[in-house]
Amino acid sequence: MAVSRSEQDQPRPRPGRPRSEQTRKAVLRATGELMHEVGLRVMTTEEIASRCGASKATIYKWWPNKYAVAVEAMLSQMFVESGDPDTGSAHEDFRLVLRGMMRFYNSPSGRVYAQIVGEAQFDPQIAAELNDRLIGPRRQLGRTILARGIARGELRADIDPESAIDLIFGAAIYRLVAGHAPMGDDVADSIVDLAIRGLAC
Amino acid sequence: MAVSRSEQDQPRPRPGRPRSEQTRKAVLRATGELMHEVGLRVMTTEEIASRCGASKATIYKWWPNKYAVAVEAMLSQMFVESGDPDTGSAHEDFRLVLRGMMRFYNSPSGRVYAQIVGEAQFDPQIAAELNDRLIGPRRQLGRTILARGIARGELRADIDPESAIDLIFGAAIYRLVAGHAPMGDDVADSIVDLAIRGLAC
Amino acid sequence: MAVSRSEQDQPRPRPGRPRSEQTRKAVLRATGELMHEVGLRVMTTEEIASRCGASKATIYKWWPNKYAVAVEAMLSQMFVESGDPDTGSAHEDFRLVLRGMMRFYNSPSGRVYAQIVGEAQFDPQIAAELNDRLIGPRRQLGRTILARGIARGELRADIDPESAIDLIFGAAIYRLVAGHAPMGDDVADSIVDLAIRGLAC
Amino acid sequence: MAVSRSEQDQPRPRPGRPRSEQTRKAVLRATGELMHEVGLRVMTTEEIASRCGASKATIYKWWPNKYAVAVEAMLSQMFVESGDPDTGSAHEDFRLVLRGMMRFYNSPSGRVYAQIVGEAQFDPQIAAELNDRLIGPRRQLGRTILARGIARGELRADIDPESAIDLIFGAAIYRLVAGHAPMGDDVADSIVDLAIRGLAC
DNA sequence: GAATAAACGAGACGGTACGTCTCGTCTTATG
DNA sequence: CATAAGACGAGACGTACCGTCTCGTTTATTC
Repeated sequence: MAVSRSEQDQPRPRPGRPRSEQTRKAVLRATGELMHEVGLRVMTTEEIASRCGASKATIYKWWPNKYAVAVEAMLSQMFVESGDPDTGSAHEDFRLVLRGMMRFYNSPSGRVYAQIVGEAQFDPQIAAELNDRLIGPRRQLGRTILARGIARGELRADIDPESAIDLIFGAAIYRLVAGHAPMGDDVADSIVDLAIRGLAC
Repeated sequence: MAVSRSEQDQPRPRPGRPRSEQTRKAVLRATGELMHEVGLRVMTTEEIASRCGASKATIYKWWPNKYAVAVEAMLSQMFVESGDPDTGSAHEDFRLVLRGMMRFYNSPSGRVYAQIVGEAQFDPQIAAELNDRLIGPRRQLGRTILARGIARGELRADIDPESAIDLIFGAAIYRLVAGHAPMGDDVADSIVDLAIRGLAC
Repeated sequence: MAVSRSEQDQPRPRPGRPRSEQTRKAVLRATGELMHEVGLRVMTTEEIASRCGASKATIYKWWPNKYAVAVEAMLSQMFVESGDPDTGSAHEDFRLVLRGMMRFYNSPSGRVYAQIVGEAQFDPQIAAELNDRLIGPRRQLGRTILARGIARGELRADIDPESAIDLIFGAAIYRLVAGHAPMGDDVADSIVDLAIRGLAC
Repeated sequence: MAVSRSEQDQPRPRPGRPRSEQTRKAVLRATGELMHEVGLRVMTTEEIASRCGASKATIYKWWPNKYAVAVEAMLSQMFVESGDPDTGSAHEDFRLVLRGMMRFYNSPSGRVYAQIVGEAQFDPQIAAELNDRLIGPRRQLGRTILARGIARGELRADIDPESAIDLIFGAAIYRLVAGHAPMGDDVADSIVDLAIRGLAC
């Protein structure tokens, strides 16, 4: 049993030349650069390939299109992804998380992120990837903070968690995609203040 | 002054053949059909042209690209645009407005609307058009409802109106573009309940 | 009646922008150059396009592939195509015609011609084009010379014309495609001498 | 000397795993099938490999490309290669040989053979292989028949043998590559009749 | 009622990215 | 070592759509 498990952990090499990890990283690095420099739409698969020394065929072998590469490139850049602050106060936790989100949306990556969201409106596959790997984890963090707040008696127990999360995060996404108003720490605080008042006991 | 105004109202005919109103309507009708049938991206200017009997050159003469046509086509289909309910209660007003928004987002047009939002992430011109003609008016309605609520002493006077509107509408946009959860009257009610509690005196 | 005929002679222009004769010539000129410089296989549609300022799409609109362009380019270069010598002697006529053929096969164009023949082995469309426009006319000339020779009593009347033409022209094609031996005026003369002896009364 | 000859005849086994004769045959068999089924151009090295269980690398190790494999596959299928009839009459000999050639050209293998000739127009290496292994031996047979005919006083002694062979075989190649007319025993006879009359004393 | 001016349908065009394909080389582990 | 499996770089392929252009035609105003 232990053996078979260790074999799973360190998978027995399949026959044939293994996928080049070096190429994979080079593609993601080049994509990460390009998507910031020229934007997701103008960036071409050809330019990614020529910049990182890979061939188009290799890219198309491992990703369905440039947008999927971009999602992965974005993820590989967000490894320091704002974690759970867990300050002991849901209000404070949400304040910090929303500030982090808005700072990210305001950063150069924010524009790229918005373009991924934009592309997801046309391609269900991108939408799924976006949800699984970018939006889902963030919402999960929201649920955790909510649950702690409820457990501490800080927030009401009868609220719909999904609606509550939409309330807080929705405002940030709204400003991101509509761009009708700027984002900043003050805005984050103001929104969280309103929302927490609605959620508090 | 009076003369110039009358000239604007009934513009003095310039020499040459005037623009065909019939063609304009045919283009919008064909675009409205197509964008629902195949989506904004797959829809081509060529197909719009061939479907309505216009020529590509004519379309490009009056609109910068197919997305601009789509925005106008969408507007021309939303003539029954949910007006101001003005029930005497901000809570009730927002409830009805958010229900209307979510119903629209759930309708076939909702998908097209989301695609316009998606395209706006890439094209500032579309973004501007989107803001001016679709998002702006809706937010204006939000401000009106808010102001009435404050004047009636129903809502606090010190709240930031923009944040308040983001709080309510943001949740709907969030679900539209991320698609992480369905929209319905119950969801609308639940969100407005939370938000109003945060906004109320 | 006369009017309708003159209208046929000068065909009423079809609606839409007419095909650009300038572009057509530029494509053929560039193809003619390229196929001599690098050969038929190495020559790419992209290079033709970039060299003559046309777009690939335009080339593919009017020709099915680069080989079809090459056939037409070759034809447009052979306008001075060796005509009918009509010396009054079939022997002499064939001698001059075969010398002309072998000189052509020995020229730079000969290599390209051989490549067209080569490509025709893979593509029935090229084969058809080759037969209609390059091989057919040459054989027709052979039939004419034969007929005159028979009429003059110079050649036997009971010979199969097709076999007779194959006998004379086949030797040249054979050397062209197999390249087992050089071609020259002396070889042409030697072959025609043998063949005419076989065909003569 | 004797040692080196014996080394050639029964080569001293080099270290390492020897080349698999079984694999070599499997490659040739698969190529022979494929080139008839889909043609030389459409046939891919990959498909040869997958069909016979070899790997592409192995094929490329022993042959420069798929056309070289095809030449060898064709040769291995022509083991019954029409030999020298040696009937005692050059006329009869050529008649039988040309009939054999035309039958071969008419067979399914004829199309593949034509494609090898076609490919040889682009690749000097294929051309060399074609000449050495397919065309050369046939011409050698022609020279033998010619020499016997001359020795017997059947044919003139002053004829150029190469031209004489071109005369006879060229007609067949011409029909093969141009495809302007069918081939058959009657055609072979007719051509040999004409040629022999030209060659006879 | 001509002359002028602009809109229009048709469709050719240059540009350019797309995603696919095949080639011939390479990098593994296995026999 | 030779081999199978298969990843890889290179680069042409033919397609598709974009937005512009060039025609001849139509429909209005202006002289």
